Amino acid sequence: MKVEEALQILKDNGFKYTGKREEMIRICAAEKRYLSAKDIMERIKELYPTLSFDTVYRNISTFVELGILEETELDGEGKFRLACSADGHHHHHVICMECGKTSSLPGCPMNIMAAVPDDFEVTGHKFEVYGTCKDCVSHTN
Amino acid sequence: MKVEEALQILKDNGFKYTGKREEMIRICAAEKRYLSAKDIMERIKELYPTLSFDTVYRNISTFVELGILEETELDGEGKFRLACSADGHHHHHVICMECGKTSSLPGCPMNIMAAVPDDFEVTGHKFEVYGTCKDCVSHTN
DNA sequence: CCTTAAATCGGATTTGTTCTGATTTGATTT
DNA sequence: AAATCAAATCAGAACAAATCCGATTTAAGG
Repeated sequence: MKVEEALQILKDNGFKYTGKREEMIRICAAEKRYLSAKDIMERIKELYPTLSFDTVYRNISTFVELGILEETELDGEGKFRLACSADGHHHHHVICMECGKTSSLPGCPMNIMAAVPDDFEVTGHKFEVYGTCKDCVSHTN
Repeated sequence: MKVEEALQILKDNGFKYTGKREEMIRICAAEKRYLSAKDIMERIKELYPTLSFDTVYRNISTFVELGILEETELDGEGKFRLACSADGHHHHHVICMECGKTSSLPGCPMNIMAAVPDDFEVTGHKFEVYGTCKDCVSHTN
């Protein structure tokens, strides 16, 4: 997803344009990486030093609801990245536990796994591979 | 895993036997279901009405470290169940988002997925299917 | 028993997140 | 361009899950 697309989605859904929202989206678009609310706060401080964390959290929820951001939960913290599954085909990620960097995995195990027990109505699934990316292995940062 | 096994693991690793620990394990062994720390607290209140949540949390961590409990995170909360992957072969679960009930899935997608990008050192993975179990669908409780 | 390290208690603290009420701002209407 | 109004933001309070802390109790081995 691109920044312009995301802004269009906001507009189409009757949300107002604000520089803060655009900047939040830009920050997420800048890296193929899961960011925490805190990460976003840090990065946005340069442009909007007084932005309150309420605004960050509220906008994040809006973005997630609109499918602009994808969410996961690592180490008891919500982490977010610009939606990419929306673009093309549904897929999953390898995620670096150090820095949040992601890389796409081809395909989805739901297609190939044997059927789910029929006493469950499936509403979703999560497949994530965890690891350490090359950068984080070498630098041990 | 059985209660006796779990107690043996504790002993083998130099942890003391306490009735509270045994009861916590019994509670988890009683259901094929993920429980939150709060759930465990509630259930243990019958036998040990004054148990402090510090003890519950600390023991849970110990159990997870020793492989007695398996952990996942749902709705921003840690959830725990008696380890079962340890018993036989590695596998995954369907989890009811209402009540935490689980059912085993055959196999693991890691076996059949194409290779992970080689700029990641894989340290783990998570594959969970979410849904609503028959009971929770019908009762809408 | 005695001793000692481990376990527990109870409450304070921390952390991530959400809520609240007052204020500001973007978009629309006059 | 000014007025209007709902939406967005602010600042801090409130919240929930989890952890930390010093004091007390207890299990296990000598």
